[in-house]
Amino acid sequence: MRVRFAPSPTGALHIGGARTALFNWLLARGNGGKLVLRIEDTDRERSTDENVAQILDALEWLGIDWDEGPISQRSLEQRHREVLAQLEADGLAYRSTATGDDVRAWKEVNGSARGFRGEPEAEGALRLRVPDEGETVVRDAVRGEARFAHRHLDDPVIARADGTPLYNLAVAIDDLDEGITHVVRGEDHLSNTPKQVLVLEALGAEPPIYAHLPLLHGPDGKKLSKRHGAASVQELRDAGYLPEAVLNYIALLGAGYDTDQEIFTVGELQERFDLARVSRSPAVFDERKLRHVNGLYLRNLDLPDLTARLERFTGREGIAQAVAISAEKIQRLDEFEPLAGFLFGDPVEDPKAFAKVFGKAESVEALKACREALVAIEGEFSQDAVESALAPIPERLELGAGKVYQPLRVAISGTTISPGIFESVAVLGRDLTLARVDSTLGSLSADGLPA
RNA sequence: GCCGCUAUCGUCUAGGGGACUAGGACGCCGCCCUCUCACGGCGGAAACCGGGGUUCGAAUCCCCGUAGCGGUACCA
Repeated sequence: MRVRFAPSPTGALHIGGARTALFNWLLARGNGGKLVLRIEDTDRERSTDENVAQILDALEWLGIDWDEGPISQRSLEQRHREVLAQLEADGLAYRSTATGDDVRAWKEVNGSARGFRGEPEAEGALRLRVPDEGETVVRDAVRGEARFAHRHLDDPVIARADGTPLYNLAVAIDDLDEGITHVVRGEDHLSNTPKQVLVLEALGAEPPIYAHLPLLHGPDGKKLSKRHGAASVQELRDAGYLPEAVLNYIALLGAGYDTDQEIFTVGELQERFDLARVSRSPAVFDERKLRHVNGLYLRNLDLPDLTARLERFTGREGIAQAVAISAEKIQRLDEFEPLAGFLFGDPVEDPKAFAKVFGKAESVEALKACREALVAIEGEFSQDAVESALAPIPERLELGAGKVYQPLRVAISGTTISPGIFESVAVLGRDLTLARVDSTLGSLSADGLPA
């Protein structure tokens, strides 16, 4: 089994492209096959090196590797020219100067359901001669058979007038030369496939098994794009998603593996992946579910691992303690700093939280009581010590725990959301905690209003 | 227009003639847990596109319609 993944080098790896890559990879890895990476760069306008580098980078991040390539179609130009010459010599292809407009005009006369047939000329682009009778059947592992009657098919252009090959020729030759057995790609290629099969047949070759994946849509049912938020793997990475979570979620999109399990290791995925189980209808990329899956993976990471990833993500060091007390509260890496940044930086500016929590005398009283209790701690300013000191306060003041701890939370963090209060105080340390409490107290009058 | 593909809760899906009172997950709603936020637990609302067949029996098979998507380039 030889599987071909061939992205077009447009830069960022689209999530749909990532899923195609993943399915190719799972297919190859799960069956002891080889994954061949091609670059579809027969477009003459596009510069590719930087774009290819980005795609490779995204694949690496996801942990998707390949056995051969990446090979550029452009590097195969000599071979393409030979095949072109042979097809023309055999009378299976002919030169034509007919343009798109000419084809449309021809259909005006012959009927729009009738495929264009041209007359051989001395120059122009090379068109493949499609038989008038019969049909080309695309054998598709996820859809069954798609049948295309020849009389509906236009004679496809397979090379430009300057002799450079077009996509439909290049891929077909490459699949043949590389002995590709499986081509997994997006559904947008299904209509191209009969052209490629026709090229293969003109060359006397057997077409590979195709599998056309349903496209990915945004929440509005339209093709997934940047305006839906993250649309590329790179954007997902920057948003703080974990590669293994992205991989797992994408594998779920448009395919079913089990009735009561959604979290799979890569090994399980490879073992269970089956083209026949891939869905045939388009799937909507739901970032909320990705987020959920990501949270599962995140909470499953051991502390050193999570810390290392957060250090890389935030560019900070020495955040181990802050990570330890925040780990169970975040679902994405980017949520760490807003939640715990006050532990190694300034408190958050959140006047609304301030106004909400302080506004009454009892809050100030509670904060003062907390201060006294913390000052009284002798020895290590540990979480246990902090908790022992603060725990009796609610009962003593006859206030709910929230009434006591929220003022302290706001004082040290600047906002109403943080890791657990005892942990936070202990990690912040005696000096900083007291300094922030005092600063807060100093800015308030006795009734809790801004002084 | 023409060619092709597709159609189960809002979303991802299970289902491949009787096991369906249509299952799970995300999201949503309610309750519980609780120092905030998350997590977790319990409960709830929520779907077979429409119409014809085939069959003793259809979410499952066939046809038609409708809708969505893709293609219709000397792009990929």
